[in-house]
Amino acid sequence: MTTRRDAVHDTLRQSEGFRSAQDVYAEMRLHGAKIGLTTVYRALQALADKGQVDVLRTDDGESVYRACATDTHHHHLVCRQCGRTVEVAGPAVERWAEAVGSEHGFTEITHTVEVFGTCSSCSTQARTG
Amino acid sequence: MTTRRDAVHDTLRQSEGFRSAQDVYAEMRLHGAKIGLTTVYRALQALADKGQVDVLRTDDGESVYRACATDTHHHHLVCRQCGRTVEVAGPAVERWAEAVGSEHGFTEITHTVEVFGTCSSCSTQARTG
DNA sequence: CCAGATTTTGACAACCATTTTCATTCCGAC
DNA sequence: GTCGGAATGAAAATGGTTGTCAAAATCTGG
Repeated sequence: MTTRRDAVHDTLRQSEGFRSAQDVYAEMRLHGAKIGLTTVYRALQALADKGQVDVLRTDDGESVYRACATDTHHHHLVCRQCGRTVEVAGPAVERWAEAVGSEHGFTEITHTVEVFGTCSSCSTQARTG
Repeated sequence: MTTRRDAVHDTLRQSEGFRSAQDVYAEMRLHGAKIGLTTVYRALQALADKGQVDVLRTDDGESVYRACATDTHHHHLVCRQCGRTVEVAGPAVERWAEAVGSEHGFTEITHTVEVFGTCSSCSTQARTG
């Protein structure tokens, strides 16, 4: 039965940005879903393992998840105010990482790249308010 | 009294790669240092705030620290076997991050970039052993 | 439809890195 | 010497995450 997992996945899809397991749990409960925290964690892990959601770590060590549109390799441009996230491709970065790695004799190169900023709406609000 | 902080900094400098607070603490105790875990955490935070050590998060959420040679902005190429770390500059990546950000109307762009791989010694050992 | 095997679920407890608390120690100022 | 503020560290608290285990749901063959 993947009903719960689907429900978690759906909840995640309704969000613009990255959400923590606790967030997802709270939101599902708010919407009347009958689900336990443990199950949310398990569903999230399962989805992450299957590559159906992306995971990253907040500065304070919390794992946050996001259901991304593309299932191909990509990176994220995240607004540090509202969390709005844009998926970006970066062929240049991929090549750079490979080059840097082999240059120093490293093999099996992987990399993590995340870009943070303040999105236009948030910077407008900041100016206005 | 920055004696403790210096001691922590020194311990970090003697390490090739990134070390966790607990690692640093254990190492210092091994070498006979009389210091508490709390102080190690505080020293590490202070050093990180001052930009004298670099911090990053392990996959399992642990904070790891490293005393880097350059105090200018740089990234890391980390061996996922032995932890050996090479500091790398990446002007191309800096430009790319800026471009991606402004392209989507984001301002105050920052980024995190880490490259992981298997270093030559470790891959040799893997073949040999 | 039923009994038994298997999987999923979730309340609760355990974990563990990190932080907070707070009493003590240290050190310079006077 | 001693007053005051900063540093220290043992112990307790915090909080996200994971493990436990029994109950519930689902599947299986009869």
